[in-house]
Amino acid sequence: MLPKQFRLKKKSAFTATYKVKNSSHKGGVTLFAGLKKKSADIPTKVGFVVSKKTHKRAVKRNRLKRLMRESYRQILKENQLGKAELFLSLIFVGKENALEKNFAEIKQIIKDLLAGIKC
RNA sequence: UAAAGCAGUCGGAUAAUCGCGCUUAAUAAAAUAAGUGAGGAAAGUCCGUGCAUCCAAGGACAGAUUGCCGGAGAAACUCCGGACGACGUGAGUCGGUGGAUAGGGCCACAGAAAUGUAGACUGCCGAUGGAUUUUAUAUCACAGGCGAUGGUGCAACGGUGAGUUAAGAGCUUCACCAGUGAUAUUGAGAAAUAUCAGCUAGGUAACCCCCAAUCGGAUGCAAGAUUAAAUUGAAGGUUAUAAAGGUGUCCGCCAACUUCAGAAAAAUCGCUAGAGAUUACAAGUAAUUGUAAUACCAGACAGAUGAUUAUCUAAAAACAGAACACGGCUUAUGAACUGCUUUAUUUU
Repeated sequence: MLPKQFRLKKKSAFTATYKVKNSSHKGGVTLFAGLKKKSADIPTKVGFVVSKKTHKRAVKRNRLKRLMRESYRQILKENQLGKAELFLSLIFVGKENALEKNFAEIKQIIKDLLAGIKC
C-alpha cells in the first residue's frame, strides 16, 4: 500500500481523470492519465480499480489490486516513472484476463504502460 | 479388518527483505519507534433483535406472523428434550405435524360414476308380490330387491377372508386388522395402553377460508448527530380549493414553504468494553444459566491486513475478505486427524 499522499481519493478526481480520455491498454490492464501538473512539487496520485463486473468474488479482485499497487510501488521506489511523473493523476483499471497473471507479469505490464504513456 | 452413523479438531508453519491501516509515545502535520491488524463461514441477506430517524391523538376494519407437547432464550422460519408419522438390518435420519362434519373453489387424462348418502348405464336376482299355464325344482323379467360385477384412476364410500342369502351387502354374525368416538388407567403434557360402541364418503388448507395465539408502521449506519464560515434550514421536491399531502383503508384529526447558494463539499462523532471472549467451578439429561478469575483482541471510507525469496510438508494448499453490532438459519469448503456408536466378516 502506498502512503496517503500518493493515493487518489476523491470521486471528483476520478471523474476528472476519466474525462481527459488519455488511455492505453495492455495485457488486461488499462491506464488512464489525467491532466499535466502545474508544478513539480505536487505528487502524482494513483488509483487502482477492479470493478465487480470483472469478477464476482472480492478476494480475487483484491488480489489483482494489490499486485498492481505493489508493482507501482516498486517502480516508484526505483525511480523509473519517467514521463508519468508529469501527470497529476493516474488510474489503473484491471480487467478479466489480468486476473490469473502472477506478480512478475503484472509488473512488466505496468512498466510498459508507464513507458508508453502519451504526452 | 471393512463399510456405515453421529459429534468434533484444523483452516499452513518458520525465517529474511520491502510495504500498508489503526493506537500509543505526543503535540497540528510529516518522519521515527513500539504495539496491534479478517472468517468458520467475514458470504447469501432467509429470519430475529439492539440502535437511529420519520410517521402514527384515538377508534374500526383490513393486514402480517406462528401452528404436536414441555423447556431454554432478548427474540426468531432459533435451540434442547420428548410424542407421533415415514425411512433404514442397525447406530440413526427426515418432517411448514390445528381444522376437509362452518362454507366456497379446484381435481387434467382415464373411467359407468369424481362428492350428491351416487347409482342413469353395464350387471346380479326374481325369495316376496304379480301375470301365464302344462300346476312345478316351470316360464315371464312386470312390481321390486341388490350394490358383489365394471381391464380406469393418486383417490371409487373402511380392508382381507368366512358365514348368511333369491341375489347380495358391515349385514353387526365371526376372525384378523385400519380409523373415529366414549370411558378407565398411566403421564406435567403431546400421547400411550385397555375396554366398549357399528360410529366409518377421497384429495387439496403451499387456494380462499375457519379456529387459537401473537403483533404500531416504514426506512436502514450511505440510519442519524455535531462543528465553523457571509444574513439561512446543509435541501428534498410537488400540489392548489373542494382538491392535494401527512408511509394499508375508512372515520376522525392536523397543516407549511417558496428557490437561490458554500454544494456530487470538509472534519468530528455514531464506531466498537460487548444479550462479548477465554479458563475454572457449580446447577441441569440437554439447550442454557449462575459465580469467580484473566486479558482488551481490526475499525477503514477509492476503503489497511500485502509482495518477493528460502526451507518444511503429498502440495507455491480448499471455500473465501470485516464496513454499526449481536443471535440464528442456509449455502461453499482441500488434505489430515480425534472420539463414541452400529452392522458384517475373520481370528483367539
